[in-house]
Amino acid sequence: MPRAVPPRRKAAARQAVPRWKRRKEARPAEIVAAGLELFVERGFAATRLEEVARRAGVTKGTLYLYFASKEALFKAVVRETIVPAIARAEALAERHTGTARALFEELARGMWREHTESAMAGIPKLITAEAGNFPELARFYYEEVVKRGHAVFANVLRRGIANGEFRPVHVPSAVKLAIAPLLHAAALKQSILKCVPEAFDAKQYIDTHITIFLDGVRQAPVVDTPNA
Amino acid sequence: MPRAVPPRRKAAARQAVPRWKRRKEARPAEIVAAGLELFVERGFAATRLEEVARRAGVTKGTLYLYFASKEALFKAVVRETIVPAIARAEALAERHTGTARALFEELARGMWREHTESAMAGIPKLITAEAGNFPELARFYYEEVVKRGHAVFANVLRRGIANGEFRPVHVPSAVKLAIAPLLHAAALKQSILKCVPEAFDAKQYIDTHITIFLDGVRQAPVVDTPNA
Amino acid sequence: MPRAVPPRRKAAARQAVPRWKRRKEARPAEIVAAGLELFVERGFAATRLEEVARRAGVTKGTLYLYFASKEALFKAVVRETIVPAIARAEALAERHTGTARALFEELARGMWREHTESAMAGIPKLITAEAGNFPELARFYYEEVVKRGHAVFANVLRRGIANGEFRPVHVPSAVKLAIAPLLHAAALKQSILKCVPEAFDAKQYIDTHITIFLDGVRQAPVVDTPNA
Amino acid sequence: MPRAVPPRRKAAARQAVPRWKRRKEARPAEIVAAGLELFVERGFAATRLEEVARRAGVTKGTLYLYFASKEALFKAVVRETIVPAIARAEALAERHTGTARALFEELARGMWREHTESAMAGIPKLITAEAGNFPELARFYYEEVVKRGHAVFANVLRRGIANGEFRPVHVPSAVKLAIAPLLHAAALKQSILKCVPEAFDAKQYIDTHITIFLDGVRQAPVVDTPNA
DNA sequence: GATGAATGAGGGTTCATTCAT
DNA sequence: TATGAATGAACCCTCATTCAT
Repeated sequence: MPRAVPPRRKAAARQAVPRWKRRKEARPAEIVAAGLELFVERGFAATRLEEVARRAGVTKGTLYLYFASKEALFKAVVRETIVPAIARAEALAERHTGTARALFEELARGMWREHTESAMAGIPKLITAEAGNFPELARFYYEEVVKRGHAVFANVLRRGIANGEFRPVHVPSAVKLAIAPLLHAAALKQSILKCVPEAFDAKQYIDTHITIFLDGVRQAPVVDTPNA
Repeated sequence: MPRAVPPRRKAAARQAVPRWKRRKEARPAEIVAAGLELFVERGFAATRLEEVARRAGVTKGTLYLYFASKEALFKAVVRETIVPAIARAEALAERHTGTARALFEELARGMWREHTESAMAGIPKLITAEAGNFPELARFYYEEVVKRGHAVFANVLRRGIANGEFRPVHVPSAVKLAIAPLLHAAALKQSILKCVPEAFDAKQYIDTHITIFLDGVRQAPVVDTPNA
Repeated sequence: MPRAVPPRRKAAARQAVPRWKRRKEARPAEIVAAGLELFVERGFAATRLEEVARRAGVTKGTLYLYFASKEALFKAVVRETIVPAIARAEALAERHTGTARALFEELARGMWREHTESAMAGIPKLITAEAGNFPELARFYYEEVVKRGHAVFANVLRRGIANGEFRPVHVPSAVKLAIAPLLHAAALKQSILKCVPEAFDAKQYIDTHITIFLDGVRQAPVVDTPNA
Repeated sequence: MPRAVPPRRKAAARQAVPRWKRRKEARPAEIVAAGLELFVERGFAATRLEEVARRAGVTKGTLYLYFASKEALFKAVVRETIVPAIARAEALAERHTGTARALFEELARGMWREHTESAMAGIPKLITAEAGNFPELARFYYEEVVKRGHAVFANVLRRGIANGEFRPVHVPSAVKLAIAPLLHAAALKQSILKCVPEAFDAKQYIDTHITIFLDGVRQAPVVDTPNA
C-alpha cells in the first residue's frame, strides 16, 4: 500500500508556479504524508525518521526544518489528518434532512468512506495503538473526533426515537454500536487483513451493518409476536 | 521457545519442591504477565525490557534465561495468552444448547467476558498495532483465534437461519458485525478510554448490542407494519 | 564493504574539495589504522570499539557510518592492510635478477622490512590468533599472502637448485624455513618482546638468518671434509 | 581436535580408589585441560566459561570452587601446562653427551615433540596472542621457558663453536633462528593450518631444518671453494 | 533551504561472577 | 562439593538530533 517513494518530481504542474517552488511548498505535506503511512504501518517508536525522509524524497536533516522533533512530526501528522476530516464531517452533518433512518444511512456511509478511502483510514488504529504513549493526543482525538462523531449520531438516534422511527434505546451505547463496526473494520484493513489472504467484502459488510442496525432499533410493530 | 511453565509436576509435588525451585517455575509466567501489560500499554518497540524485568521482579539479565530475545518474549506473550483462551473458547462453544438466539447471547457474553476480564483483554489491540511489524504473528492470531471465533458465530447464525429464528443475512458480514462491537470496545478500554474521563457503561453496551443485533436479524413477523 | 578511501578523485581535486569532505574521505583510513593497532595489541574480542573510535578521533557512532559491525571493521582492517602489501610484494618479486643467492637475500630483506616496518607488522600474529574465530579470514590470508609468498621463495630456491647454487633440498620445507624466522620474530616484536626488557638485535638476526640459511642450502664443495 | 566432551565417567579405574573420588580429584585437571583447548582455539576474551565448564563436564559454578576467576583459570592453565614442560626440558637437557651437532639435533627434536605432541602445543601461540592483555604472564613465560630454552641451545652452540664443530656465529641470533621454525610451525598448526586444506609434512620440515641449520653453522672446510 | 557527516544517549544482549540450596 | 538461577556491569549497535558547509 505504501506509495513507494516517488523518485523525482511528483505530479503535473498545477499552474504557473515554477516547479522548484511548488516542491518547496509541498515539502511539509509530503513529509506528513510519508509520516502517516509509516506511523500507521509500524507505530511511532518503530518508525525511523530516515525512512520517513526517504519516502518524502528528502534527507533526514530536512525534516528538522519543518518539525521540531519526531514527536512534533507525529502530532502534526495526526492533527493535520484529522482536522480536514472534521471539516468534512461537519459539512456532511449539516445536510440532515429526510427521515432519521435515511440520515443514519447517509452518515454511516459517509463515515465509512472517510475511514476507508481518505487519509483518515489509519488514524483510529494509530491513536488506539499510541494512546498509552501519547495520552494528550488521545484526548485531542477524543475531543475533536470521537465526541463530535458521537454527537452527530446521537442526534439522529434521538430524533428517530422522538418521531417514532426508532424505539427507545440506550443512546450512548447505540451510538457506539453504530460506529464500532466501521472503525473496527477500518483498523482491520490497516493491519491483520494485510497479512492474511482473506478477501473482505466491504460493500456487503457496510450494507449488512446498516440493515441489521436499523432493523434492530426500529419501532417494533404493535403485534410483535401475535400468539405469544 | 521458552520452557514457560511446565504444567505437569507443579501442584502435585508442591510441598516437596524447595522454594527457589517453585520460584523458578513461576518465573516465565511472571515475566510473560509483565510483558503483556507493557506491550499492550506501549507497544513492542516502546517497551523497555528493563521495565518488563522490574515489573516481573527480576533483572534484565534474567529475562534471557527464559527468552532468547525481546522478540521471542513478545511472541511468547501473545501465544501463551491466546492458547488458553482458545481452550476456553472451545469449551464454551461445546455447550450449544437451546435456541440460536440464546446461544448467540451466551457466546457474545462469553466473548465479551473473555476480552474484558481475562488476559486476552489487550491482545486484539496489540495484534492490530503490531501486525505490520510481526505479520507472521498476525497470521497466527488470525488462524487460531479469528477464524475459530468466526466459525463458531457463523454456526449459530446459520442454525438460526435454518430454523427460522433469523432471516437470511450475509453470514460472513453478520459474523463480523456481531463481533466487531466487542473487540472494538475492548480495544478502546485498553487505550483511549484510559485517557479520558468518560465513563463507559459496559453492561448497557453489551446488553444493547445483543438486543439490537438479535432484533436486527430476527425473522420479521408476517404482518410487519400492519397499518402501513 | 566500507567505501574505504575511494582512491580516485582524491589527490587531483584536493584544493577544490571542502575541508570536511576531505576529512570524510580520510575517515575510513583513520579508523582502519586505529583498529589495526588495537586488534593487534588486544585481539578482536578484547578490543572495544569505543577505544578504536577514540584513537581515530571520532565517536562510537561514527564507526557505523563506515563499517556495518565490529566484525566488518575487523575484516576490513585485515584486508586493507594486506592488499597493498600484496601489491608491494608483487613489485618486489618482479626484480628477479642476479644469482639465486642474491635474489634470496633481497627477498628475505624485503619481507623482513615489510613485516617489521609497514602496517603488515602485526598481521601474521593477528591472523594466527584469530584463525579459530575467523576461519574464512585465515583462508583469505593464506590464499592471498601465504601461498603467494611461498611461491616466490620456491621459485628462487628451485632456480638456485637448477643452476647448482643450492643443493637439492625439500623445497616446500625449505621455503617455510626461510620465512619462519621472519614471521616469528615479527610476531615476537608485537607481543612478548614488548613485555620484557630484552633488546632484540634485528640487524644481527636477519643477517645471521640469511648467512646460515644460504650456507645451509648451498652446494657443498667436492671435498667436504677432506681429512675425515 | 577438541576432545569433544567425554559425556560421562572418563577412563578405566586406576586402582582401588572409588570412582567418585577420582572424579573429584581429577576435576581441576579436567577443567584446566578444557580451558587450554578453548583458550588456544579462541583466545582468552572469546572463550566462555560456560563452554569450558561444559567441556570439563561440570557447571559454571563449579569452576569457581577451583579457580577464583576467569583470569586465574587462564593463568593456571598456562602455568600448569608450562611447568611440567620445563621439567621435561630440564631432564632432556641433562643428557648432554656426544657432539654438539648430535646434541643440537636431539634438543631440536625434543623441543619439536614437546611443541607438537604435548599439551605445550598451543602455548606459544596463546602467549603471543595474549601478551598485550597479560604482560605479566608473558614475562613469566619468557623467564621460565624462553630464557631457559635459549640458554640450553646457547650452551650447545657455544660448545660447538669452542670445539670447532661450528663456526663463530652470533649466538643470541643463532639460538632464536634454531628455535623460530619450531615455534612458528607449532603456532601455524594450531591456527591457519586448521583452516586450509594444505598438508603439512612435519617430518620433512624438522629434518630439513636440522640439516640446513647445522650445515649453515658448521665450520667450513679449509678449502671452501677450492677452484674459485 | 538542504545536506549528510557526526554525535551520544539509550536499549538489547552477553557473560563473568555470586549465592542460596 | 556441586548446582544453576540470578545478577549487573559492560559492550555492541541504533537512531533522533545537531551543525558546518
